[in-house]
Amino acid sequence: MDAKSDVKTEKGQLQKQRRAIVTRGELIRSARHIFARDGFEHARIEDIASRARKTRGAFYDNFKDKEDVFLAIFEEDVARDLTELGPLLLGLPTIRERLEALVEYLAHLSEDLERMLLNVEFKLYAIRHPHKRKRLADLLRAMRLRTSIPEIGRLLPQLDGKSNSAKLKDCCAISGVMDGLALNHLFDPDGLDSGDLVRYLRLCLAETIPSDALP
Amino acid sequence: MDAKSDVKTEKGQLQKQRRAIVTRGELIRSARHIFARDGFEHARIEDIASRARKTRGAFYDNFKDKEDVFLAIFEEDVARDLTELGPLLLGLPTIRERLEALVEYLAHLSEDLERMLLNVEFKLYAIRHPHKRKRLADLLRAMRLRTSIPEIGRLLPQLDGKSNSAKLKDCCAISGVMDGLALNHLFDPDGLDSGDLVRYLRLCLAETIPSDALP
Amino acid sequence: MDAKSDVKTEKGQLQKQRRAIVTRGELIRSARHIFARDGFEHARIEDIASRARKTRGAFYDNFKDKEDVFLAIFEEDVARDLTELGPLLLGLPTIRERLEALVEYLAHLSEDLERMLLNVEFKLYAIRHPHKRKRLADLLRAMRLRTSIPEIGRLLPQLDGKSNSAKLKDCCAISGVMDGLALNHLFDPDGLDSGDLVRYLRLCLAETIPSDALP
Amino acid sequence: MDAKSDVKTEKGQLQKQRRAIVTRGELIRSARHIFARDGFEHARIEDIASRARKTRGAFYDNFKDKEDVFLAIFEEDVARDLTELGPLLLGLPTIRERLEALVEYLAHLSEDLERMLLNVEFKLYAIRHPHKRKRLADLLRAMRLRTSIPEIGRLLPQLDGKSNSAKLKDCCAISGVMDGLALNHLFDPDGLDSGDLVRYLRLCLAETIPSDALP
DNA sequence: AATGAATGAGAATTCATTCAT
DNA sequence: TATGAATGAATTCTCATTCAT
Repeated sequence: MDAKSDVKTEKGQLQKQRRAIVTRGELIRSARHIFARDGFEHARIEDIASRARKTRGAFYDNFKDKEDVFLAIFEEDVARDLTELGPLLLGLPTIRERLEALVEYLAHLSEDLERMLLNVEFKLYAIRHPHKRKRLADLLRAMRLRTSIPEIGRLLPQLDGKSNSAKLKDCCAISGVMDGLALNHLFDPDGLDSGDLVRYLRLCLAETIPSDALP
Repeated sequence: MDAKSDVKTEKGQLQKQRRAIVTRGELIRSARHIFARDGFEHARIEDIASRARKTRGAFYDNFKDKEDVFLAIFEEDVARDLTELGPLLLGLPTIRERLEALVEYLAHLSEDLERMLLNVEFKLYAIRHPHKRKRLADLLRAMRLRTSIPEIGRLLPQLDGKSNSAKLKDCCAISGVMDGLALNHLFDPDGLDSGDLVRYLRLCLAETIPSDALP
Repeated sequence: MDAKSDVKTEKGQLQKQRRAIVTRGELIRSARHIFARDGFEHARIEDIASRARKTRGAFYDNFKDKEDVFLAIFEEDVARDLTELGPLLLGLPTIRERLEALVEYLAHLSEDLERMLLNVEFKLYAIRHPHKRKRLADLLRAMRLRTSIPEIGRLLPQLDGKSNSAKLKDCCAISGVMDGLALNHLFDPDGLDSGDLVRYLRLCLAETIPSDALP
Repeated sequence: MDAKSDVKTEKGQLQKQRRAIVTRGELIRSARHIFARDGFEHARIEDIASRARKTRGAFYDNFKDKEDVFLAIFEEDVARDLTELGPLLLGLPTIRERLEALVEYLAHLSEDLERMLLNVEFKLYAIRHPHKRKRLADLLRAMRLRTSIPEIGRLLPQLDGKSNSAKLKDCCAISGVMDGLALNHLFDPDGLDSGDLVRYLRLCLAETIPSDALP
């Protein structure tokens, strides 16, 4: 093997790696859609693969099984929120702006109905798989403690009276409200339209993080 | 065939009918548990039947298919709320008491976690079966209009300013909050304990049906 | 339910049980053939089922999986030898006749090539599944200790000098010779024909149970 | 292209070829182990390749398919015996020594349990692939006729009374005894230990090639 | 020569549902 | 009414094999 062929080989390897990552990404993207549409149990690997213009075999090259993609999506979502939320809040000067940005972020999130359905699906899955439940709940909690909570704590000193545990409760409650409102909006869009969803969410947020706590 | 044997036969028929009703009830009871535990897709007819100490055959004598029991449970739940809530509210003299009773009823309901899981499961099911979605959403809405809403309307005249549509929105929102809080309590019982669940629910109810609306 | 219907029901149950047993028997019978023809790994449930004029579903009603039938066949075989060999030997008056009958039985057995292939298949399976190996080896050994060995011991007192362990060794060796001769006969029927098989077997038996040990 | 680069290229080609031969050898070595451990059907190309620290691709550069390596191993084994046995026997002066050396060789062979398992596996494979069976059986027979048999014939003139066909039968029978004893030793090592294996083999050899045939 | 992504055929297994009794 | 044997469709998952690099 001379240097040239080494380079050639290395290039080839790089391209392969890149392609592998792309494929994995496409499969995850596709899986998000299928899981949201059909639910975890009813989702077919075949559908996930073919929506990504791949075969079932390619799926199994990238994931151990259905659960594996499912949890990969969950972890990806948690990580994305983590990396988006921090800079977003820190980039703003006043506390009021920061709070408003958080509310905005959550309102925006709650309008991504695919994501909301996945959340419900994840939590049901965790509830029905007690072994994994704790690991998943801890994952989410760790993310909350690392980002939103400290931010809120630092940004809203007047909330510092609340213990970490109380802040976690708030997070859980807000998550709950978001999940539930989205679910019921999808169930009866005429009864609770997309605007209502955000309005009620703000209402509940205002209750949990009282606006009169602001200076 | 003499009269005697006729009587005997009639008695037998009655007993059979009674037994049939009992069996059906036991199967529904069992199905509630299995659906809540495993979800609609994952639930097995075999499990439902055997939990009721019956066989698959008995199941199919009572229900057309899996969806049939599932919807029967939903309808039963809706009907139960309908028959319980009316008398409960009307039986109380003052408006404050009535409102408090409603809140109490909802708080109590939200602690029946099996029921809450079933609610989530129903709504997901409806969302994923667009044909049936409308029928199911309408069923629930009809129930709301026939019971809680009029009651609230009559009982809480100061809310009459709200249009029927606004009241429906409130109902949907409250449902959502209940569903979501219960789901998240089950997902992370340490993060949001059962007491928190009721507390946050009251908080949201207070927001939606503002206490200062009370005399 | 009157007595008549009880009787009717009971009859029905009996018939069902009978049919179930028949089906199971047919499936085992079919499985013997397919396993001998294709080997454990290559054998397809589909082939086993359809040869018994049943569907794959019926197969899974009767057996947990492929391994389950496989071991059922093994146990059936061991049990059959156990029930056949005892009476056969005890029914004969002289020692020489008894020994000859044993040799005859083994010679006859070794001509059932399907059975011989299954034996090889079982032992390979056991060797490759260390967890089950001991259980299977013990099963066979227990059978040997309970039947042939005591018979031989009682019938051929002049062999009593041999310890139980030595007699087991003899059994294992004879099994080995039978397995190996049958395998090589099937591999090269021109090199070692079916008559040779029995002749060599007798030769080895004579060596292991020396004829001069006879009175 | 000057002479120098030609030389370089030639050197490269040679190295490549050498490497190719090495790789092939490593793959065969690995395949022996995997086939003996898992059997032909259950053996995975992936396992064979990775045990040789190669990838599946390298495997397919060296062999057409799974059957190809399998038969390559068989042929290699046959050839090895062929090249080892001749000189071994011819190198010894007396007939008794030669016979003893043959017995020794077989006894030693029968202790290579991996090889013994492969033998069983080959023969099963041949039995189950009738088209190839004859070719494989003939291969083995040709080897026997070319080496052991003539040698034995020449070396053991007192056996010359036996026809070639009878000698072949003896070979098949001895093969069978070896295969079967090894199989049963592996199946129940406590029942038939490794020493017993050799002892019984010698016993059977003595029977087939009677010691009283020796001068 | 070697790599490993991708394919696709093939098999196991599960379960809702039917039906004869 | 109730039973449970039997069916068969639907899916998951595994792997030998190909192929572009």
